Amino acid sequence: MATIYDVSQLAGVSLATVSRVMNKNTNVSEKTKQKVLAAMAELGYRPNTFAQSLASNCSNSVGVLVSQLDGPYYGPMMAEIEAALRADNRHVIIAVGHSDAAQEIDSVEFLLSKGCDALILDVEAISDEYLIKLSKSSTPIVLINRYIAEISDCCIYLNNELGGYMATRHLLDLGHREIAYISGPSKKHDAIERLEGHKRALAEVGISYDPALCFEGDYKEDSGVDGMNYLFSQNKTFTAVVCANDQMVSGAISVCLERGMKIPQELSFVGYDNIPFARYVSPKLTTVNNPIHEMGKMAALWLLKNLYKKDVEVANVFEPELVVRNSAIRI
Amino acid sequence: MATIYDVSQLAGVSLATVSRVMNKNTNVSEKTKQKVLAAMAELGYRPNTFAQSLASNCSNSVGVLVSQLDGPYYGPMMAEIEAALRADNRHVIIAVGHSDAAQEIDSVEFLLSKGCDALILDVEAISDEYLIKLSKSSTPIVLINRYIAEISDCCIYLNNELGGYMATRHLLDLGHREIAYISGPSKKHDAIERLEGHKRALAEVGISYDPALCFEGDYKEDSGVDGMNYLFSQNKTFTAVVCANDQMVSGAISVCLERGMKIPQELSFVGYDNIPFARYVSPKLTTVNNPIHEMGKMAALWLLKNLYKKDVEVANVFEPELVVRNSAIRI
DNA sequence: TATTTATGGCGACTATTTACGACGTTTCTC
DNA sequence: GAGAAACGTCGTAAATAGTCGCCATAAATA
Repeated sequence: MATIYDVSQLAGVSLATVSRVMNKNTNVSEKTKQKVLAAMAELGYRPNTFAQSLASNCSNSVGVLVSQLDGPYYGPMMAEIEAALRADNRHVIIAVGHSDAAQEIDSVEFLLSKGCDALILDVEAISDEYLIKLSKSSTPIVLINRYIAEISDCCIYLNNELGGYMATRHLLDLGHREIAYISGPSKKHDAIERLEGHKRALAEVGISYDPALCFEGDYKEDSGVDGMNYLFSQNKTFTAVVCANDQMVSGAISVCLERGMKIPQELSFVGYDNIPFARYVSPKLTTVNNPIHEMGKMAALWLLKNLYKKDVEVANVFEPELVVRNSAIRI
Repeated sequence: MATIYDVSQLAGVSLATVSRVMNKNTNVSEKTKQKVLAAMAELGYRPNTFAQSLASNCSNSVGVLVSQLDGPYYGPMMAEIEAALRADNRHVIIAVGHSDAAQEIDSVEFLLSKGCDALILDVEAISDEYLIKLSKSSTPIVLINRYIAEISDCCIYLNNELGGYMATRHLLDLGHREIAYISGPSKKHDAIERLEGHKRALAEVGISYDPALCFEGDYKEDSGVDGMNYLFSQNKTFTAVVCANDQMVSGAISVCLERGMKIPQELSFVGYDNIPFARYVSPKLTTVNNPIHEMGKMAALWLLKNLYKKDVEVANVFEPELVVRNSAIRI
């Protein structure tokens, strides 16, 4: 493999000049530049990334830590992050935290040890303190789906409370008054916030929140199944169910269909996230849009702006939007 | 940050000895080893990845190129690759090819320029010739979902023809004789092979393949919708539809349900891939299992064995399996 | 002539790997 | 029992391929 030395020899210039051409920062005459470029082309020269990183202490890589890679949720986010960073010739290194504090910390250390310039984190179990401390170290971090007041500048998040409110409000507007809720895990921030929104909507019309009509799931399809079975076992009446994500709706609806119920005629459902499949299941899901791909893109842009000094606009907080389809009807 | 030099000073040994302790390959006396380890701990020493890569010409990184990151298909694969490589302290760099030859080649070059030790490729548009040439270069590659005879050793693939055969055979066994087919794009290898299997199954029972009952989709939900509308417009009778993947089944079924049809009573469906959602849509899909996560894992193990010299077992070819659920019934 | 611009040259620097060789101890052979 | 070979252990120094900054110098411009 040709080195920068070979290029300088062939072009008849010094090492410094070759470096100047590559990093296009200082003045080089057009003629010299062309000579160097020609030499590079002739030799098929590629700068050695390892040496560049060593000398500049910059790897042009960003570590992305997510809870999981399978499932419908993180793919779109990763896609946007990859695209935005790739367009600026940076690469992304992935790691998985499995929503477990020890594994998440381990993953952060792993990414750091690999020399990432920055980290994009979608973590659930790591404590605020750890993240605050981490953000003060030399490696910048961006948090997706999480708000920590002390480091709010590097947080990209959705107004989950509002989303939870919108879901329930929609059902109330359709005349529903007995509304069950299948929640996400109570240790996850977004699950708590969505439930808060649900409660606020109920309170707004003077309905008191009934814990017996609430089941705590884990965001997976199976817990939608469990939740539905639990709700039916309560011997309480309800005309609608809000689920804290679309996957649990899908599990919940499958239980109803197996019992021969007609959806949405006998029971209305509202989901959350608007995952791609929400449009193709039957009935098509009424759900709250979670602009996860936009947040991924924004996290990448944040780094481009703050770390790599590109001139781009960034936003921190995103608003949910209700997507009305066919799974919830007027009572 | 402490360097290897600091460690050697504190431990009172040479640089080489510290390096030997880290790489535990050559003989170091237990006493010396302990001294070095103690010095490392005291200094909180972390080897500099960039310098390691420069000196050893090995980055411990593997580039993974897939067609897309969103969608239900690649997540499980990436998850397995990440887990297997991570367990051996290697990291994965991702890139997206968008099923386009120019972009795929660009992505390969990109990953190569980033100093990957090896590449895992799930590419559709790149030519066999390019891949054969690439495999002869110094960077090893592994191909997922593709078979090229000349470099069969580094191909990890599914017997797609057999899967296509199984899908149609299942319907034939249930008594169906008029079977429509919604295919994947005719330029994709797996789509062609699956269709071949379909034809073989038909031929086996003496049914001639009718092109009018076949629609070419693009593997996305919407083309399942288009395919179904096309089939209904043909004024031909059919009692079952095979789709070349589950996403198209989902689109196709949604058309039928909107027309008020009962599925599977009026029309049977068989899909392909067994994506997670296949279990939760209604009716639950009868489909052909595509062990994509196992293939991902195998690709990683292949590298562990052939590149990083770990002692593991690898398999190249995977067999599909029919998963019988509720979307296809006896006629 | 003074000032700016372009370029060369040199060396410091980055943190590690690795080939080679040195040194001392053990073991084997005659 | 002595000399030689083998071996384990460890250090030295070269190599890795760039970046970066300083200074000197030459050419172009004002």
